[in-house]
Amino acid sequence: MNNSSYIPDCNDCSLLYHSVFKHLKKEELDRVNYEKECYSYKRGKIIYNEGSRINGFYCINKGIIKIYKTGVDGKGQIIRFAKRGEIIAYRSVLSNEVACTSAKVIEDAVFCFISGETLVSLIKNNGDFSLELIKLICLELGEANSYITDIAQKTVRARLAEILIHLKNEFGVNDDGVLKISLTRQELANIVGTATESVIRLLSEFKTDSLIELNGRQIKILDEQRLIRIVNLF
Amino acid sequence: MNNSSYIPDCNDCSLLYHSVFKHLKKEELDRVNYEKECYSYKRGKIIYNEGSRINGFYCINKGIIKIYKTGVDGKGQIIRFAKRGEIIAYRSVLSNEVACTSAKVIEDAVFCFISGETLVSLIKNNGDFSLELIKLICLELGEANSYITDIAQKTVRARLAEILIHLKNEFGVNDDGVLKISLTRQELANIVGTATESVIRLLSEFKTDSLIELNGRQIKILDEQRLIRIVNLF
DNA sequence: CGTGTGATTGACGCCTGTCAACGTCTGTGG
DNA sequence: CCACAGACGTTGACAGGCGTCAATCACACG
Repeated sequence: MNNSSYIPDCNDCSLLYHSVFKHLKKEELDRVNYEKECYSYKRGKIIYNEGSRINGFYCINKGIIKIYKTGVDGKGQIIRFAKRGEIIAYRSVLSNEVACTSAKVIEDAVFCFISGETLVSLIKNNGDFSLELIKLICLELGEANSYITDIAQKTVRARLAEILIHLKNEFGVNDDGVLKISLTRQELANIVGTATESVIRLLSEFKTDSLIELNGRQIKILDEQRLIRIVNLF
Repeated sequence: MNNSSYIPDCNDCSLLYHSVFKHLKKEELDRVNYEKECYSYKRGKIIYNEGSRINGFYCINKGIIKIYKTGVDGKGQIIRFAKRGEIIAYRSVLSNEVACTSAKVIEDAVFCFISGETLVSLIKNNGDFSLELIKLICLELGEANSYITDIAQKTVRARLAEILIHLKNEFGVNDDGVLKISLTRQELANIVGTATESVIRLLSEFKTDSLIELNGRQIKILDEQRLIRIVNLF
C-alpha cells in the first residue's frame, strides 16, 4: 500500500542520515525497502493514538512528528519529537503493549511503516543492528531520565529557557536566526508541562529582557548565554 | 575478585526470578557465571556515581538499590529502584557514556558485576537475549514517559499517593501490612520530586484521614481505594 | 552525654494554575 | 465582499499549593 506522492528509498534514509538502519546488510535493507508502506501526512494528522495496538513501527523520512501522552483532564504532555531518519512506535511493538503515546504530524511529513515481525527478525538475526537499536533506546531513556529531574526540580521559567535552547539544537535555525520548528503556545506549554498562559507571560518577559525576539510563532534566540544562565538558576 | 560472603549462582537468578538472562544458552550463562565479580554492600554504600565511567553492569541478587540523579542545588531525584533479578548501569555501558545516575544501596544488597564486553557479545550473538533486553529497556522507557506526564501534571499530593501504591505493588507488604521497603522522608520526597516538609505534611494528612498508618518509617496502607481516588483527582 | 541525623511543625511568601475577558487571524460560507 | 465561527494569543485578577527558613523534638550511637 502506498499513500505517498513519492516513495522514499531506504538507502537514502540509512546511508545519508545515520539512522538505526545503517548496520543492515544489503539484503536486509532490500527486504525493508520492498516491504515498507509509505505515507504522506499534513500537519495535524494523527499517525497513531494512545491505547491503539500497532503491529509495526514508523521511520520518518521528512517532517516533524510530536509524540505525546494525554494526562490529567485531557491535557497533553509532549514526550519528544521525531524527525528525518528517526523511528517511532517501536516501543509498543517490542514490549507487546498497546501504544502508550499518540503521534501527530506538526510539520508535513513523509514516513514509512514497517511490520513488527520484520523488526523482531532483524533484531534476532543481526547483532550489530540490535546493538545499534539498543543504543538508540538507551539514549532516549537517558533523556527521559534527565527530563524527570528537570521537571521535578526546575522552575517553569528555567524549563522554558531550556526547551528553547533544546529546540535550537535539535532543529536548528533559519538564515534569519529564527527557530526552524514552529510550535503553538499550547504545544510549548505541553513540552514544559505548564499552562499556556504561563508560557505566554514568560516568553514576553524573555522578550522584554532582550533574550529572544517574537513574531507570532517565530522565535529568535538573541542571547543564548543569558538563557543558559536562567536554565541553571535556582 | 570477590567481596561477598557467598557467591550467588547465576542459575538461581536467571531461572528462578525471570531475569533478562533467561534466554541465555547453557554455555553463555556459564561464561557469565564464571566471569562475574560479586559484592556485598550494606545500606548507604554507593555502587557507582554519576559522571563515572563504568565498563560493565550489575545484576542484583539481593537487597534494594536506588538509582538517582543529582539535580539543582545538589537535590536528588530518584529515578527508579532495582531489586533481585534486575540489572542496573547497562545504559551507560551500551550508549558508551559516563553514568548519568548514581546507585546507592538502601537495603543490604548482594550483586554481581559483569563486563560490558560480555554484554555486547551476548547481544551480538544471541538474538533472543537481545530481544529480551530490548523489551526490558522499552518497559523502563515507558515507565519514564508515564512519570514525566505525572510529575508535570499531577499535584504533589496525588503523586505521593501514587508512589505509596506503587511501592506496595513493587515491593509488597509484611504480614502486618506494612510496606516492605523502608524509606526516609527525604527519599520519599526525592521520588515524588518535592520538599521533605511537604511529604511529612501530606503523610500526616493521609494519616488523619485514615488512609495510612504511620510508625516512623513504617507505612501501612489502610484504604487503597481512597488513595487511588486521590491519584486520579485533579 | 554530646553529636548528628532524621522527623515535625509553624510562619511566610511567591510561583504558577485557573478563570475570564478580549484581541487577532484565518478560513468558510452565504 | 462581508459576516461569522473557531482556533490561537494576550492580559489581568486572584487564590492557593508548595517551597523555604527556622526552631524544636526524637532517637541512635560512639
